[in-house]
Parts: sequence; C-alpha cells; structure tokens
Amino acid sequence: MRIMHQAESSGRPEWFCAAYSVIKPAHEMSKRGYHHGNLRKALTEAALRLIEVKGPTGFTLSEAAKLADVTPAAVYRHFDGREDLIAEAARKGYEIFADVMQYAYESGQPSALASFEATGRAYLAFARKYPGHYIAMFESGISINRTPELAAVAGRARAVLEIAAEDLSRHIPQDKRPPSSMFSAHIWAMSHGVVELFARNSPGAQSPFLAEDLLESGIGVYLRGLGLIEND
Amino acid sequence: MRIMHQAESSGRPEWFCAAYSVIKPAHEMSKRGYHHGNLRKALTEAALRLIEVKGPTGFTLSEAAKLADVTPAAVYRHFDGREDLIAEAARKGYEIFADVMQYAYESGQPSALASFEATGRAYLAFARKYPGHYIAMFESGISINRTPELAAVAGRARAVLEIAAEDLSRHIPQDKRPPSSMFSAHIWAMSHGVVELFARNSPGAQSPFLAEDLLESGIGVYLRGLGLIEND
DNA sequence: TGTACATCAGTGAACGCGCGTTCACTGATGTAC
DNA sequence: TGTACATCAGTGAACGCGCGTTCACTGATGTAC
Repeated sequence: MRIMHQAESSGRPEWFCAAYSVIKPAHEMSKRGYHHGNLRKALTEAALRLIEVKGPTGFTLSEAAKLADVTPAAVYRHFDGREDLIAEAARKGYEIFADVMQYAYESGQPSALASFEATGRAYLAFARKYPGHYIAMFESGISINRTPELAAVAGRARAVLEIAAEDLSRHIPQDKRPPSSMFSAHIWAMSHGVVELFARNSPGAQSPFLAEDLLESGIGVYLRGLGLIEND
Repeated sequence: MRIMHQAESSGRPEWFCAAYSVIKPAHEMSKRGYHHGNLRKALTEAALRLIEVKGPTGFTLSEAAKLADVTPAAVYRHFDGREDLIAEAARKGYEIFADVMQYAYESGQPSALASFEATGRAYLAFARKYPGHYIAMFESGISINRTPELAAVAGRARAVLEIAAEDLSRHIPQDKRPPSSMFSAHIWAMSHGVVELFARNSPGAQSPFLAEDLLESGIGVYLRGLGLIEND
C-alpha cells in the first residue's frame, strides 16, 4: 500500500522521473513475496527496457516476465499478449510526450517563436530521455488507431505541435503562408529524421555534428526560408 | 548455366528491376529439382519480403528458407545466420541506392540545383520502390561497419548526396555558407523523416499531404532559407 | 482487537510447436579423358 | 560422343531449447463482523 502510493503520487509532472529507472535488479526484489504490488507497471517498464535494447519485435513475452521477476503466466493477468504490452508502452509514451510538448510550448509563451523552438528542442530531448517509449511510439509499427484511447493521446501530442506552428504562421504574410499543418509536418519530419539518423547507433551516427545542433540549425534555416527569422 | 546468366546480366542499370518481384510462389517452383540455381539471391529476396511485412527482427531463418522453397539447413550453405541475411539485404540495398542517387545526380547536371532536387526526389522514390531494402538499411539496426564492403557501399551512397550539397553550396555567399556536410545532413534528415512518418502506415500516415509534396515543399523552404531560391 | 472468509494476483506444471543448428547423406552438375 | 568421377548444393532426420498459452492451485491481502 505504502509502496504503491509512493510510486503513483510523486508530484504532478510525472514525466520527470524516467519510468524504467525505477526497475530494480531481480535480487533486490527477491523478498517481494507472493504479490507484486504493481505488476502492470513493472511489466511495461520491463518491455520498455527490452524494446530499447532489442527493438520492438526483438523480445518475447517470457523475457519481459523474467525481467519483472515473474512467471510468464502472470502476464496474462494484465495484458492480452506481447502486442498489448507494446501498445501500453506506446500509450504511456504519448502521454509523457504530450505533457513534455505542452510544457515546452507554455515555457516559450507569449512569444510564438520561442514556443515553437522550445517544442522542437523538446522533441529531441524526449527521444533521448525516453528511447524505449519513443521506439514503441514511432518504430514499433503499432497503429495509432489500435484503441480510441491511444488515438486520443497521440492526437493530443500532435495538436501541441500544430498549435505552435499555427501561432507562428500568423507572423507570415498571408499570401506566402503555407498551411500550418504542412509547416508542422515539415518540422516534425526534420526532427524525426534527426533523431533516427543522428541520435542513435544509426547510419548517420558518425556525423561530426551533435543532433541537437543539427536540429537547431536546420529549423533555423527552415524558418528563415519562411521569412520568420531575419537575415543577418 | 543459362538461367544464371539470364538473371545476372540483364542490362547495366540492374536496379531497374525490383529484386523481390522475381520471386515466384512455391508451387510454381515445385519442378525445381535438387539444385536451386541461385539460392543466395532467392534467400535474400525472401528475407526482403519478410522484412517488409514483419520488420527486420520479426521473421525467422526458417521462414525465409520456406519462402525460398528450401530446407532451413540449406541456408547455411550461403549465410552464417539470420543477421548475415539481413546484412546482405542491406548491402544490396545500399548498392542500388547509390546507383539511384548517382543516376539522379547526373540527370540534373549541369545545374547544381536540378541535381540536388533530383537526389531528394530519388531518396523518397527509392524508399517507395524498395521498402525491404530501405528497412534493412535504415531500420534494422545493422551497423554500417559490420563489414568493410558494407561500409564502402554505404559511404558511396552518402557521398553522392554530399557532393550534390557541396555543388549547390558554392552558390551561397561564402560568409553565410554552412558546412556542406551539415547542409546535406539536414536534407537527409528531412527526407528520412518524411519517409518514416508520411510514407508508411506510421503515425503521420493520415496526413492530408502526399509525402512527395511534403518533401518537395519542405526542401523548397529550406533552400529559400539558404538564399538558394529567390523569393517570388 | 481478533477471527473467518472472499478475492484475486501470481504459481508451477503441462502441452504442443517451431525454432536454430548439426550431420551423414544424396543426387544433379560439370569435367577429364 | 560416351563414360567415370569429383564436386558440392540441398536433403531430411535428429537434437535440445524456449516459446506462448492453459489450468487448477495457493497464499497474501483486505474486510465483514
């Protein structure tokens, strides 16, 4: 009871504490006893760890169970199967992501430009801090429309970026203003590309540039192209 | 003998014929006999198909063997294991990719801008036409430095984009010219992001924009930001 | 506060299955004469 | 052209293994009285 509350109600911005960092090695939990406490959460965290290391399809339900120090059969008390486990990881990821983006957006207000740039930085920061969630969300092949709840929270995350883009695009002369959804799609694509290629052990990893710098400068050039930053 | 030559030497730009489209359903090959002809190639193609459908870690060596209408044990005559199979798919992909990019680059010459834009378009076209190769190259987690050969061909592909960027950046006043490798990294990231988010069943798939249009317009804004396209 | 009881989260044994990998083999192919 | 032979690509049986899934069970927890 105490333990559960401790884990569940540790302050409002829940996303500050990386979920997976809470997992303990099996031997530390060996005095756990018959009941687990919050197995659903522990399994999600185990899945996130495995997703990070082995990819979204590279781990088994049994491995996740083992990592949570539990019998494979116990998983079925909380999830329909492996897919469901990944979907939960993605859902939780979108939830955190939406909060992160919202927080970044607000931190830049009332300046539209500052808000927009903050969300760009937050995107990359999220990918760095929550790689398992990020992979579950964007690389696992999970459909966003798997459940209404997942669709809703993914939509919420997306809306923040679109609102930031909308705000900013109001500063562009109306006749040369692209649809703000296209605008935000461009930025989303650049951010995602930078993450995938330059912030992982991926093809572009041996680049001489830090992903953060690459994204910052790339967005800068793009915004200049829209006439939102002065040429100096 | 005849069959092998037919498959191997069907004209110079080999990448015009999608590799996997050559595979036939098992029953059509049932009169194949004891020897296969070109099992190495058939297995690579089977792997590419499976990668497309199930992801790079979502298929087994046995499945690939079955798809090639062959015993699992036969795979070991040609590959060290599943990883090796994926690496070969990636290697082949980079080879095709480098040719595609080179061809696009040349088709735009002598205009630096036309060459550059053609490579951008070629990137997306490649991802569309060779999804299995694309996934093996960029999403499988295969290290580019796995073998010297793989590193070499990946470097060749990359060099084309960098040369195109280098050519183009010569048109920027020297004092506001970013390093051309950063320039090409931005474009690579945007292209990759568009592919991942808007040209698959991915989170951005329900976007109102066609990936091709998104990439074209995104690169356009970016180039305007560098002063390479006039404001009109 | 103490006891009896209902709940239900996790156990552990069981199952059938497909996996990767090995091995001695077989038979199609190409070649030497 | 025909025959004998070497090569080696693919076979099929075998193995041990870990998987997903089910099931009746057990025992910790919370609660009613």
